[in-house]
Amino acid sequence: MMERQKLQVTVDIVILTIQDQRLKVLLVKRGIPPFEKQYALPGGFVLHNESLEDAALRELREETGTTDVYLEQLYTFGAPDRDPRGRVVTVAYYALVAPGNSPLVAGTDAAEARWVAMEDLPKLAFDHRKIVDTAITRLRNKLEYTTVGFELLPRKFTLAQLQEMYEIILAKPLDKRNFRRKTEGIGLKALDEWHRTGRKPARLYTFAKKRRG
Amino acid sequence: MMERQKLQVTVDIVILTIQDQRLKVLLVKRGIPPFEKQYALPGGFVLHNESLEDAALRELREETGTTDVYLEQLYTFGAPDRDPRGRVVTVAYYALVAPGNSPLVAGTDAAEARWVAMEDLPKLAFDHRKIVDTAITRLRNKLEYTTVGFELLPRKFTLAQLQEMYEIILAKPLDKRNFRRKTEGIGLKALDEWHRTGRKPARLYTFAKKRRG
DNA sequence: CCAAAAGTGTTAGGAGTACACCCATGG
DNA sequence: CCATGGGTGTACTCCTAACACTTTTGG
Repeated sequence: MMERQKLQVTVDIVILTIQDQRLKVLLVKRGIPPFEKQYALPGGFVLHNESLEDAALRELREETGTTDVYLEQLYTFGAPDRDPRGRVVTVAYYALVAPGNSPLVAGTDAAEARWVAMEDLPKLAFDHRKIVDTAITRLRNKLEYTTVGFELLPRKFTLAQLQEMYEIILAKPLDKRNFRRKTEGIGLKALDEWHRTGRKPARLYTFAKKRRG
Repeated sequence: MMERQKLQVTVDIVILTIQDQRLKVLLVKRGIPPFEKQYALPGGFVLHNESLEDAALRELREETGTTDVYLEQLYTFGAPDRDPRGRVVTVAYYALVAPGNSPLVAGTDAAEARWVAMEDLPKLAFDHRKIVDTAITRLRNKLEYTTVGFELLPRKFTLAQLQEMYEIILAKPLDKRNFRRKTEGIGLKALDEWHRTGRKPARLYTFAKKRRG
């Protein structure tokens, strides 16, 4: 009786990073049916004695080699027909990986993993497209009233990089002067270091608040 | 092997209403161990071929006799030790019930159900206190940038009732004139009906936007 | 000296906040 | 006529948004 009420529970993760001025998601190519050879989000079963977040972290380590990322539970998807093999409830998470922390492709897992730009998303397996969309919406909203955005930047960054990150995620241009004014008062520390690559060197900043790792 | 990865999945619901100028939660007294005779959130197993939301609606109907309420997924709690009987992952929802729609206590379910004011919450079973707190936080936030609040009011209401509802949930007094100014521009329809009970009659309003049912 | 990106202020409009009195009714 | 809750306006501050030129450097 109890047994009959058990369901398969997985964790799927929308792992996001910024690369080449694009917001990218980590996708894995499925080796087996259903949706063989289609791309899907990394994910896996929740084991009997690990928490949901631990399951997500385990997946994350398998795919990216690191757990030093921002990780947040997103939403739980449980339509009875979302997996053709049977009933699978998935707890979706999203993770933000800073450029330095994103070994381009995965380590131990056999499946082929790739960073794919949001605007080049292929058709995804299962309801994973909906999960990705939910993650983007959440990220955009959080960007407006939190400082999660810094999780997508290296520890030291220029104000131009910071603004670019916002513009990439929100998919709209921002006014440079207004943007800089708003950065005053969120705890940026100006460093005595300079990023020299364009013409005029740009000052480097760092963000004080807690950073895991 | 597959079987070993199955877990028990439940849905728990934080059903909220406003009664006697207090925000109240519907709690049920447990009849069996663990936590026998303690209060808990209404909840139950997700059946094999119903969606998570359907499971929540089913619980809701069992406890309140209606499904004409606002219902939103809250968060999924899955610590391995959250239920002493074994591994149970619960997908928490919260529901907002308008005064007219809240038959004071439940219908079919045998368990004793009660509306309990937030400030009188007893010690709850499992991690249900955390779930309730999560719901309140979510509700407070949503109140600021959405119109969910109207789900806690009868179809026709006075501006004083509207303000009172905000004050109860946010647990702080609001300025009457500023509050009324803000209500302009969210689509309130002034009716030609008057609530007469205090001294001067108060105008009744209604909120246009979609209301289930 | 020139191309390219860095850096910097002002103004106008809208939103939020603080604040106090008169009005209509039922008893 | 009075007690009770209903209803209303203004001034100040702060945030947002629009907008263009000068500075520094490497080549």
